[in-house]
Amino acid sequence: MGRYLITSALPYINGIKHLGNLAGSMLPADVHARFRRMQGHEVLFICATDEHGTPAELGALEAGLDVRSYCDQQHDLQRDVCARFGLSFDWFGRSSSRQNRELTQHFAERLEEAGLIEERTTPQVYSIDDRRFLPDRYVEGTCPRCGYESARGDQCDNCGALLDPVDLIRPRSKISGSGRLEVRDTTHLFLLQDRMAERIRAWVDAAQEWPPLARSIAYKWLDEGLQPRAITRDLDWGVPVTKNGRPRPGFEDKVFYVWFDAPIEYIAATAEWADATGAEWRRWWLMPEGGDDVTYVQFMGKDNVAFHTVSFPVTLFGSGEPWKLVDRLKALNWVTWYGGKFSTSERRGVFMDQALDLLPADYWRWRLMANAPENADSAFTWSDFQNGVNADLVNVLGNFVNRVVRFGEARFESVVPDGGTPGPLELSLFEELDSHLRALTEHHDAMEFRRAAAETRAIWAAGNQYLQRAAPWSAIGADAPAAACSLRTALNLACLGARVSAPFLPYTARTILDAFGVADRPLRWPTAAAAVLLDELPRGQPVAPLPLLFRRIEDTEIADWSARFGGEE
RNA sequence: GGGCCCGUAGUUCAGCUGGUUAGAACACGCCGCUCAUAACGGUGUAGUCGCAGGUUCGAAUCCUGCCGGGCCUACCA
Repeated sequence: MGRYLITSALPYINGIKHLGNLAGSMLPADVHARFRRMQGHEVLFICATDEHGTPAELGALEAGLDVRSYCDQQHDLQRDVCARFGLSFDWFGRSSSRQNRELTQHFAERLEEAGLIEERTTPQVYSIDDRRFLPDRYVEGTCPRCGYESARGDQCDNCGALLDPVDLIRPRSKISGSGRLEVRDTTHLFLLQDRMAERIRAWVDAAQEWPPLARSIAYKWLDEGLQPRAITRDLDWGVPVTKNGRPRPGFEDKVFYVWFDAPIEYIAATAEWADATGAEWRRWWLMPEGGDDVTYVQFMGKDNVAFHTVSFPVTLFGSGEPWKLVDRLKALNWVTWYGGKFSTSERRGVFMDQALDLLPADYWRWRLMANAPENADSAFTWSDFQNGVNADLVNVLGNFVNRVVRFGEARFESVVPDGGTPGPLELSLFEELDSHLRALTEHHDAMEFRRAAAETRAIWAAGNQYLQRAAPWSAIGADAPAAACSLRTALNLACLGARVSAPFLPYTARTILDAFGVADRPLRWPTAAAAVLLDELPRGQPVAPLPLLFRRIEDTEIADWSARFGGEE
């Protein structure tokens, strides 16, 4: 058995994430982690909140809290909603942890020893009334090209022009609206990424199995030439800048840039986990200490690819230490919301907590993964969601399990019946399932979620198909043993359908398997031949009554939700 | 501006390195079943594969141009 280190891109601390964030990284990572655990691999699934940066400071300000308390509160909210969504992190850490502070400082100092750090002084917009430096996009003004009045300092949303904050006409702070801005010189640490370009390129060249999206983004950056990149900021909230373990002179009021410390949190969160559980984290992250037999899989949205394929590897390689780098990388596109993006800041779309108020996690998990944005952005619409849930979960899986159980109650006293032997119908079912199982395992292995979902569904559908052909309700009068064999096979098939659905539908799978008295925890991924799998339940074993697994989503609900959340006018 | 991706049945999508009548799911029609949440099964209708050229014995598949949509472009994370 192998060892899998799985990370999901870190959700930013501000606010509970929307379904787009969930579908783009945390959820596919969870499905994969569950699959690998079921296969019996040793899995460490890591996520964390990304807590530093300007938005966190501003969020705290708005909430009337100090930044630490604000992050404490937001972290707890996110951890709770992730847990309720069934995201099975082995550890959900915080980039503001002591461990991350220490590792971030460690990396920076190592990079400096390697000659990859340089102090540079650059002009930066300073807001006198906000008493802070402003990131480019926190400066607003009139676009010099098209005259749009709310252009941001980095780009005009109206005409698309790439801007510098000083280009803006009548610039003002996006935070306070104040126009009292000035340009001040400020000194920052720059990471000389350009010196690592060849190393990174060779590494990307070798990463043949990355998805095209990831490779093309990485190559684009490399082809344009890696630039030295500022890795510190003029902020209060973040990892303090040190030199030889002491506050770095001239940097007392500065911290590391959030994008420098955030990926390091993957490692630090592992250290948090280790400290909390008494485990050892180096065997996951340092090549000589066990990392060389770890398969490291990263999940992220497409916006994050450059940081994972270029920036973070520069940090790791540049340290000169034998850190583990990503082996397999899954980059997803966006789930879109009625022609636009989900937006946390504008509260556009459905958020994880709201989703759970409407329906249990498995409904969302299924639809988001069956329609995962793998090759392109995929649209979330209420009617799609309704249709997908009703057709797949209610009609196919829920109905199949229900009719099998109910028939067993009516005719076999809710016991796995003995008697009868498989005939031609069963043999052809075995053959079909062997092929489905092979394909399904391959799709999970390749992290192709839509295909895996479609194959999972095909297994459920095979159940309804089989039942219809076997028609034990007709056979039972004339040939009781044949009916017994049919029901036994169908009961086992319901179990199998539940088992293979577990990565997508962890709650439902457990509910079904508990009712059938299946005891293995954690669940095993089926590897045996279908002929064996469909006769696993001990004959005579009782089957507990099962309530309906899924309820139909009604048109009236869709109308109501559309009105409440927008979209589908 | 530069780069990348996408445009295939009403809808969401498969179609790898070009090769018999272009596939699936959903929706829709018809038939069947009654164990089941009017769910299930069978079957059928449905596509000039964005447009225009080109290469080829042969292109949805390769090349060029155009149209339409999306994404990335380094100080939001």
